[in-house]
Order: sequence, then structure tokens, then C-alpha cells
Amino acid sequence: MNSASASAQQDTARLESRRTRILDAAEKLFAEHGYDGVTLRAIAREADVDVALANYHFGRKHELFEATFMRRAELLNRWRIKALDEAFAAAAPNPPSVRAIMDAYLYPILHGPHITEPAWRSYYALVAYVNNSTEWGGKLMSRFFNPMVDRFIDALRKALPDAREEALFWGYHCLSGALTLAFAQTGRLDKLSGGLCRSEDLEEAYRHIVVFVTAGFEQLGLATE
Amino acid sequence: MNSASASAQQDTARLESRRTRILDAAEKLFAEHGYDGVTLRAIAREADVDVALANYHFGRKHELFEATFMRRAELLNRWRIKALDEAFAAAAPNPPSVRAIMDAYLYPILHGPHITEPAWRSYYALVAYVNNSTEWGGKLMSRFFNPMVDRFIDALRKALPDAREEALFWGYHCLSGALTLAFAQTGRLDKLSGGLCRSEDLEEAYRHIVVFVTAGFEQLGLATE
DNA sequence: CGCCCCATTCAACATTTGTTGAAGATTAGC
DNA sequence: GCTAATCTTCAACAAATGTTGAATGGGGCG
Repeated sequence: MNSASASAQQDTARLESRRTRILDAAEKLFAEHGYDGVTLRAIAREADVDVALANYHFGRKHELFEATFMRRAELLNRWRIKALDEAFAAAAPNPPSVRAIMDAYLYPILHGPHITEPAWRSYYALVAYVNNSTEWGGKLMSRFFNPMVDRFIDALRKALPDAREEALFWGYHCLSGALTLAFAQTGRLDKLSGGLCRSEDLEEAYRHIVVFVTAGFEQLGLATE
Repeated sequence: MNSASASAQQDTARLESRRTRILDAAEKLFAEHGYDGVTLRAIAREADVDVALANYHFGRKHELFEATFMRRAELLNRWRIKALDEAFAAAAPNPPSVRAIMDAYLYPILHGPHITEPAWRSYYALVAYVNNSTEWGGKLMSRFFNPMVDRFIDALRKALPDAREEALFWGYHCLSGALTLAFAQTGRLDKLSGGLCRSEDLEEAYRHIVVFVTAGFEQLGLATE
């Protein structure tokens, strides 16, 4: 690479606001090492900015963490709500099938050009960290995702009119757990399957999870207990 | 409490080896705050011992963490293998049903007097932390649990002779994710359901998860793709 | 130019971190 | 009761932590 293109690349990097660079760095590092495993200095180094700048833009460390978590959450919610609306429209006047609801929940986030971007993969790992964390799990996840989840639960209530209320929530719990572990991309499945399956293959994860959870919900919805 | 019973209680506490007290404290704190969220001094304070004692007994901090994780892992494996053997014996000469296999995987760890003990609940939260962690997930979980999981996958292979190999592993992935989120006990389900369901109710979690994942595996096992 | 506002850097702060080596206490063997 | 091995405490280390307030930079506007 010659010095002209190098400086041009550096210029574009300069143009990208330092605030975003800090968020990107925080996203990557928080996803890899968790909240306490990352120092503001490590984030500043990764973003190539001064240590104090994170404090200037975001305040305390935990506020930077929440800002990182929030940045893409709203987008996820929009994708899913849009897909759910389309499922309702396609099935009208009937409620959408369980399969269609599961598709609306899973397909938008596990498909598309974004899932090859390292930044999005980091963000998914961050969500996995938060969802299973005793400290953040009950709070951050609820705050940012529960309104959207409420709509999906309601759709399931219509698709499974015989289901008990508890079954809907515990079914969602299973769905969320399965998806969250896929988000984590730990590579454990690689070892377990001797290389046949790859934890990082989110599209393949989708194909199996959607079948699995659809059957699970339909069985729970029979209300045999 | 008079001074006699107080000193007696103190004596029994003294008799309980400090090494175990450190493990207990580490288990509780690591489960609550993760590896980097806990200092050796906090563990020492909780265990009421000197800071240096953890180093003496366990070496470096990450070795203490692994010792904490390992302590109960072997027990979990024994419980499950025993239950799986019994399922095979009960179904002989046929392989056990998917439901029986799921029961062997879930029932031993989600039932019994141990699940009311705070120490065990902490340990389960610790497993949830490790399983979804990018740093530990692929390594620690595989090292301690994969041999046992191999036997369950093999049982499922017999129970679902038409299933594709990938389906077995991804099905296990869903099962593991659902169980792991239950282990985390984040309280999110409480909020989502308005108090109807409690994340901490592991027996109730069992009743729903076992139905959910049995249906999921049986559907995946049809090999329709 | 001179002024102001926003973004960024610098230098420093009081604490806290994991780890260690030596000193002290306790237990077991003889 | 002496010895030796094991367990426990003490005091201290250098390095790293989040956070802050003052200083610097650089455009836009009057």
C-alpha cells in the first residue's frame, strides 16, 4: 500500500467520529471479555483515542456499556416487529401460524448481509453475555426487549388458543435460551460434533432452531397438563 | 444467642476446612459477578480468611475459578449417566424414547433436595456464565461435560434413527441453551409474565423444558430436509 | 482578528489489583 | 517434647484501575 492511499484511509478513519469508534471498540471488547474484563484504557487503545474521551462522551463506564447495548437493540426490535406485522398481514383474517411467528422472531436477525459483519457478530455475543448475566440479565434485557417480546407472546396466544399462559412464557424462555446460545458463538458445537457443525454458522443455526422451537411451542400449546 | 453457642458455631465454622470455605465463597461470587467482577480479596472476605490463602491452595486466580467449576461438574455427570443407564435398562431391548432421554438429562439436576441450596443455585448460575462466555464457553464446558454429552447424543441417535447427524447436534444446542438460561435465574421471566412465572422455579422450568425439547428433537429427527 | 463552543488531550489522583516471600501458627509422627 | 511438614497470616510489591480538572486544539461567527 502506498503512502497516498494509506493517508487517505487514515483520513476516512479520522472522519468517522471518535464517538462511534469508541462504541465500536467497546462493542467488540465487551462482547469478548464481559463488562469487568474490559478497561477503559483497552477500549481507548482499540479506538485509537485518549482515555478520557470515553468519559466525556458517555459518562461512567456502565453508561458506556448500556449505550453500546442500546445502539443496535432498537434496530433488532424494528426488524422483528416489521416481520411480525407482515406475518399477520399474510395470514389475515386468521392469526399467523406458530411457524410464521417463529420465523418473524428468528429470520430477520439470523439472515441478511449484516450477519457477516464482525461488528454485528460482536453485538450478538454481547447480547448473549447480557441475557445470561445475573447482574444485567433481568434489567437490561427487559428494558430494551420486553415490549417487543410482549407482541410475540400475544401472537402466540392467538396461534395457540388452548395453551396455558405459563406455557407461553416458558416456551419463550426456551426459545430465548436456544437463540442466546447461538449468539454466544462459543465454538463448543465444533468440538462436540467433531467439526460437523460450527457454532458460528448462524444461518445453519436458524434452520434448526426454527424447526425445534416451532415443534416445542406447538406441543406446549396442547395444554395437556 | 449466648456466647457459648456462638463460640460453638464458630468452632464448627473453624472445623470446616478453609479450603472449602474459599471454594464456597468463590462459587457464590463468581456466579454473581463473573470472573473479572470478583477480586481475590472479596472472596477472602466472604470466606473469612486471609487473601494469600487462596493463592496457597489453588495457585493463580484462573485456577481457583476452574477448581470451583470442576468441583460439582463430576457429580452432575454421574447423576445424568446413572439416569441414562436406567433409561436404557428400563427400555431394553429397545432404545429409550426421546422423552426418556430428555428426562435423564434434565430430571436429575432440576429435582431433589439440592436445588433449594443456595450453593447449588450459585453453581448453576456459574455454569450459565461459563457456557455463554466467549472466553470459557468453548473450553471449560467441552472439557468437563462433552464426554457425558456424547453418550446422550448417542442415545438420541438410537432413538431417532432417521435423524441427520447435524440435527442431533443442533438439537442438543437448543436443549443446552434452554437449560442454561434456566440456570442463569435472571428474573427476566418474572418481569415478562407479570409475576406469573418465576425464573428461579427450577422444577417448573423442568416441566416445560422437557416437553418443549422432546417435541423439538422428535421433529428434527424426522429428517424432512 | 477575537471570541466562544465543542471536542480532545494531558497529567495526575487515590484505590485497588494479583501475587509473593518471609514469618508465624498448627498439626502429626516419633 | 522435639521435629518436620503443612497450613495460615502478615506486610509489601509494582502495575493497573476509573475518574477528574485543567489545558489544548480547531472551526464558525460576529
